[in-house]
Amino acid sequence: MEDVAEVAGVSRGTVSRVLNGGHYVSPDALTAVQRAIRKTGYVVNQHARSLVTQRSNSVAFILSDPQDRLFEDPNFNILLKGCTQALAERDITLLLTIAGTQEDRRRVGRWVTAGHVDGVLLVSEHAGSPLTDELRSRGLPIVAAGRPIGHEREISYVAADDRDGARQMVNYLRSRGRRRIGIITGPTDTPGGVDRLAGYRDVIDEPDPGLITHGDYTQASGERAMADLLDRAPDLDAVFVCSDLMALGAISTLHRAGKRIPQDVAVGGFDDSKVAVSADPPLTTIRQDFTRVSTEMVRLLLDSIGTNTRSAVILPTELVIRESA
Amino acid sequence: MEDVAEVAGVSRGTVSRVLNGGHYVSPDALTAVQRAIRKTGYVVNQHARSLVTQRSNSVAFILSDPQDRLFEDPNFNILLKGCTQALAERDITLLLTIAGTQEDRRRVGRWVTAGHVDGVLLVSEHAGSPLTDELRSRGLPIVAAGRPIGHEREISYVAADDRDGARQMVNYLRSRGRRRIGIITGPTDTPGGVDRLAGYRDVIDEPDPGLITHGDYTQASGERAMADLLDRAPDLDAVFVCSDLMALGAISTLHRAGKRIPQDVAVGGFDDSKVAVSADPPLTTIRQDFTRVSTEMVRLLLDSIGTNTRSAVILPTELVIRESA
DNA sequence: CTCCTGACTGGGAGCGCTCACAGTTTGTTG
DNA sequence: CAACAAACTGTGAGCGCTCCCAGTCAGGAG
Repeated sequence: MEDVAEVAGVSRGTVSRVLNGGHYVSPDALTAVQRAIRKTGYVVNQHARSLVTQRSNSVAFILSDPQDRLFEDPNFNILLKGCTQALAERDITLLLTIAGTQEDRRRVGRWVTAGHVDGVLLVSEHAGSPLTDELRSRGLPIVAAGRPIGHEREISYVAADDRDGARQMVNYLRSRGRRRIGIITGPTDTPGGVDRLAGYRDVIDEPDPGLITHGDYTQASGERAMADLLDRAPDLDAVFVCSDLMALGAISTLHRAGKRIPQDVAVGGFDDSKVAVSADPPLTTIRQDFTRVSTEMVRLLLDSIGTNTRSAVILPTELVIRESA
Repeated sequence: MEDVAEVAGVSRGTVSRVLNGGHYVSPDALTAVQRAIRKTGYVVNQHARSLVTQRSNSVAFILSDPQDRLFEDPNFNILLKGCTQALAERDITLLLTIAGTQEDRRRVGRWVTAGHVDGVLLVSEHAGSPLTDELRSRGLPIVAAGRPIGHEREISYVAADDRDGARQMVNYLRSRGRRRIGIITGPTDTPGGVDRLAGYRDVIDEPDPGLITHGDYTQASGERAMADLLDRAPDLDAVFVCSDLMALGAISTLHRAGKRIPQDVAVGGFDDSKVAVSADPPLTTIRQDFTRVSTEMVRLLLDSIGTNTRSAVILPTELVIRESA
């Protein structure tokens, strides 16, 4: 930096000012410094800068899932990619962290609060993750993906409108004349599990308990849950499966049971992921835009880093009609 | 740190020594400092440390793919997850970076060489990525995933034995009596595209050009390539598809063409990814262990950060027999 | 007893920045 | 024309560490 200053014929202070927005710098000095920077190939030392500003210009992307299952989830991939890109645009570094085990979480908790990052993007499958409290207690800005059950008033989050999406799907199935509509939910400790079921209940009052069953978002669990449902309610004429991946499983169970889709049983999914299109038949589903979720998360986080505010963003979901229902 | 020193009744220097291995520290001082650290909740400021040591204790994971296609690739996910975990074990931070566009690459090149990271894990689909030269010229330790075509002697890499895997598959197909064996390769500017074809040629001398076609690792390209192959060589009795995802596409084309698998056409894949098991019929394929690749990459990188050595690791591949062949 | 060596300790210097402050110049106002 | 504000510039201090060097102290060799 001293070199740049010398080449440009100014002082360190002026170079620093140029680097930080160029306020209170004369046009002459500005161009001289810019030229000197190019000539010397100078690039700031982020560590030195962080040392004095107490800001690291980086955020952590923390994946806190006991099973590490999320890494196989296409939604997660879109989220990660979206965040990476949104942050890169603002010259902020993304530190990727996995905190699967209890010990991981402790380590990450310490690490994060050591000032290594300015904020946290938290992606965790289950509610009440111990990390949430840990991070919150340090006053570090956090934005969660999905509604953080039990912490809605405490930490910011961005979520798709699960409940409304479910309502849309069930309403649609009803509008097509289906009367015995089953549901395969996600885990009941995830917002997707809870809220989509709530949406189902919003439309169908006093639903037959035999029409409700649970999966864990995996294809295999969809197969099992569908078999279970078929067992308990052989007369069902539609099923709302709360993830596309599970819907794939449900479809194969239905095929095996000799049911035609959608003639005998209509199938609705959730996510509108890649697989929905290539399913057989192509899946009618609810779209949630994870790219949008990621950009909103980044926006929220950067906002709250400056201002320390808290807010929630609920993004709309949309019915996508294909052939399965 | 000064606080810790005071609480422990020693000097900054001694605290620093404890923090960095505890050499030349008396047992009394050691325990006193450790207690003081716990009591004060002290944690080192990585920026200050990096400022003086010129080491950041972090490495960049650079995804350099024009199409961003890799983010949808299950192999890539395993790689990323493996690297994250392997690095976390050694308390090294992983910075995730996407360098899709030319401008991205320029930005990343500058950023990386500014001393933000101690090394680079490079994952790029195509050979001759301009980033490779850029990074290499700065003398930064790099380890690539897959053989970096044209740079084999210059940068370290970890790769599965593509060529041998292909040989195993084609040999197996031959051993089952198949004589008209087609191949759907990956892009010809990727090591997987080149080397697996080479393996095929190793086994089949003077192959019928009509039996060779290319895809781009996507499912859709597998469908197209299979149709193309069926067109040019209606009598083929086996096909080696150079990725499981493409194999899925090939299978659906074969189904549509009324071919039975494996009776009419045997299908072999490559990767042994998740989808191989759930394919219909389950896919005979070549396993490459990406978790192993990632741990080897991390090992190689950390070695070369200290020593500045270069090396290559080729990991064995293995035939996994299921029902499609 | 002197000398040396090795274990250990404290403190100054400095890593490369930003920030606050004092100082200079220019333009504007009463 | 004095007084003042606004635009701009340079410099010292200090962010929290590590490294180096000078020093102390014990124990063993000569």
